[in-house]
Amino acid sequence: MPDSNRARLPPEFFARMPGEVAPDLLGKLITRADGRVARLVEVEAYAQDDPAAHTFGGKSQRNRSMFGPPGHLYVYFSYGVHWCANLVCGPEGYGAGVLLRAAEPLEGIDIMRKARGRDPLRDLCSGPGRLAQAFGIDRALDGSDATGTGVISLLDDGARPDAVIACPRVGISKNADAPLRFLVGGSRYLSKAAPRPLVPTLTAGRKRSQSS
DNA sequence: GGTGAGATTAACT
DNA sequence: GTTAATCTCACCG
Repeated sequence: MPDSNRARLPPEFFARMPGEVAPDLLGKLITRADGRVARLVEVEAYAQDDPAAHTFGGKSQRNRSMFGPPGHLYVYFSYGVHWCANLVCGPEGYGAGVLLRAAEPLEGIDIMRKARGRDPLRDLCSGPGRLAQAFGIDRALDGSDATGTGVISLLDDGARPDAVIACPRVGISKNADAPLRFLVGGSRYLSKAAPRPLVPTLTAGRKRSQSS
């Protein structure tokens, strides 16, 4: 697998509104320096003026990373149990980001299995908490740069998802109708089955799927 | 196979 | 004291 085809996503990629960055992130690779690689198939956008965003109420000790430079990580502890990873978007000083919800494991899979304590490929990165755990992302990486030579980085290998679907986000109560969750239609590695396909034509010629 | 409640920390009312 | 950008396991069918 040639690394020569992989280009690191630059800060400029993230220096846009999260609603633009989020769909562009689908199909990109998230990597850890130890060889773990996965392709993003599901993300959610959170702008600062969005009541559902952690930054809606202004800067705090917890969310300060999201006001930092674009392309850095915002990592927070959710439900007292799980770590969740975001990529900071927009200009520095604007609190916004994209939540990484699910990915397709590609390389370093044994490391992910060990980190997760589970074997099935579909159980490794199919959810925000799972993805973070599979990549060993926790508080130590909050605020770290994902556009340089740090532990975590985002790469573009030229692949483009077949179909990008927008639908309402998961697990929120405010502004719950906004279609700011973006996913790759038909992927088997989503955090949950896509609700109602918003692109009906995609389901017409479905391919035979294998169950586990 | 599908649904429902518990786990457990930090920020905010 | 309550809520939260969730996951897992128990239990029902």
